[in-house]
Amino acid sequence: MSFRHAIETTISTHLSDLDQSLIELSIPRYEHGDFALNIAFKLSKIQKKNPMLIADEVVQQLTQTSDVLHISQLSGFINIKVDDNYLIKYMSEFMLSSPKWDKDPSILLEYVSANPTGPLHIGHGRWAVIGDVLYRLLQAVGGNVKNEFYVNDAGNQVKTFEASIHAIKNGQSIPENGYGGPFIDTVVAEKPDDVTSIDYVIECHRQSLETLDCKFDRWFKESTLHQSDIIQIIQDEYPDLIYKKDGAVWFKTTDYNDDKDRVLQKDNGDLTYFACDIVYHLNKINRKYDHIINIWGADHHGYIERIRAAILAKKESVTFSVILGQLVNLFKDGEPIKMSKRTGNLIELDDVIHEIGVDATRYFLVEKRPDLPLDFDMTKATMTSMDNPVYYIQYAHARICSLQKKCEGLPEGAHTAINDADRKLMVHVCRYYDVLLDASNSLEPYKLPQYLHELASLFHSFYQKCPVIVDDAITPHRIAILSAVQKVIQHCSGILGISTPEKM
RNA sequence: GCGCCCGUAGCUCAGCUGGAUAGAGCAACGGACUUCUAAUCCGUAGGUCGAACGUUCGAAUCGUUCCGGGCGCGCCA
Repeated sequence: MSFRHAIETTISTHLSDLDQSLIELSIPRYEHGDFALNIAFKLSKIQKKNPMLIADEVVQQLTQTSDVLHISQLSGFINIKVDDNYLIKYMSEFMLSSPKWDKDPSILLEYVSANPTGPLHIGHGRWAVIGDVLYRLLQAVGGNVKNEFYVNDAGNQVKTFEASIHAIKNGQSIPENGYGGPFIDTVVAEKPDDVTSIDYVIECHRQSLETLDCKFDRWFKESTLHQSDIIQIIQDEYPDLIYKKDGAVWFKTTDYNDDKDRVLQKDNGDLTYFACDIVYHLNKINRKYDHIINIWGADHHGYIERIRAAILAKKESVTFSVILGQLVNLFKDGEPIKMSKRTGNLIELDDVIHEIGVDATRYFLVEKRPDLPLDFDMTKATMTSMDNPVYYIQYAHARICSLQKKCEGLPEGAHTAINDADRKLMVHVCRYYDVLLDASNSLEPYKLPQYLHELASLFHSFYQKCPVIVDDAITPHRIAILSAVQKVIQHCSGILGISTPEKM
């Protein structure tokens, strides 16, 4: 059980006469306590009584928990400090447990899904890392989750791409709106004869992503959908929502909150992307996923409602979430790098990883909320390596390993008297599963680096103030703290995909 | 014009289902290595939370209207 949940349960049982939905713990500043309850304010509205008086009554009821919780009141706020013995006990039990989600949907995460007509760039890297961390996070809480890369290996862009390759190979000029640049030249030069250029690019994508430690359970090719008649499938699945107008075939998304209906098949017989995407998402539904999560660039946000319409029209119980990400602006030496896919003037994802390393690349790409544009300065990420948060975290881990080596053979245990730096660190360790569950529920992987950085910071402070090797009374306790912190750093770094060196 | 996202310290951002004195990191300034790794720590300074109204015991958080920035509004992919 997570720390917060454990405390909440204790409190609920002692306040069973009150509306349980009002019992919600918040985290106050450390001086006030480990948790706080603002139920007095909420009740005062209902009961029309002075919140201070209500708080007094609640505190009165909670005094029975005094062996576990220390309750106090400050101008209506009920502050809760967890007893040190309970902290120690929780921490040692926590060491043996795993976080567990209270739900078990079957989840499909789809992300990156770059067109196989060019190399991956830093923006793809952002989706890849956010998606991958989310994937690992959901697995860590026991979620039933798969991830998938959708390959657009059909359609006009692909034809143009192949025509461009063909032209370059034969020394002809690149067709209008075709593809050129160093990446294409490499494809022409290095592609073996027995693979298609599209498959070769897909393989390049796979390798770039594996360099970043991002693996996919499935690479879903759009071309496999075209083995069936797309329009026929949609016709069969949505007989009431499909109609013909002006020579085109339309889908009635306006029945589901969209602001206009959308075309499935143009009057020239070509299918739109939307038609293929409907069938792709039908495929996801047919594979019995309860929760479909897509990570898309912010420029696709207009697309959400129509896909949602198609999904809900088929199966209302499916949860459809889209994580919208703003693009990444790449900088070097403080100067923005302009990128154009067509001309091939492009810094590839591989270049970035090569220059700043997997750990730093992953950390910086997942650290911020995805709905904020990200300025990614390659020079800064390498030059300021001394102040790099990645090293800060890794250094904490290395320090622990070094201490553990020195403590080899010494007993590990717990004692009662602890000071503030000990305690702050322990409380933060205990909150780890709360953070995992919170980040899972909200699909917000960026909360992890935040937590981990804070943990490292508390550890470094602890390191300064709390010598481990002192005497028989204190040393075993601090060794126990070291193990707990180490476990959390390793576990959390594992989700972020960042290495934890033993020496630095 | 319409829709979505964003506006918090010099910079990059947390905090947003209403709660206590608005928090970090970087940059700046001042301290701490004969003592478990100074890739560290401790301290100082830094704010009309874009603006104005409104809702109420209480607003960075909710509502309305502006201002500023990003992105979309195809029978493109």
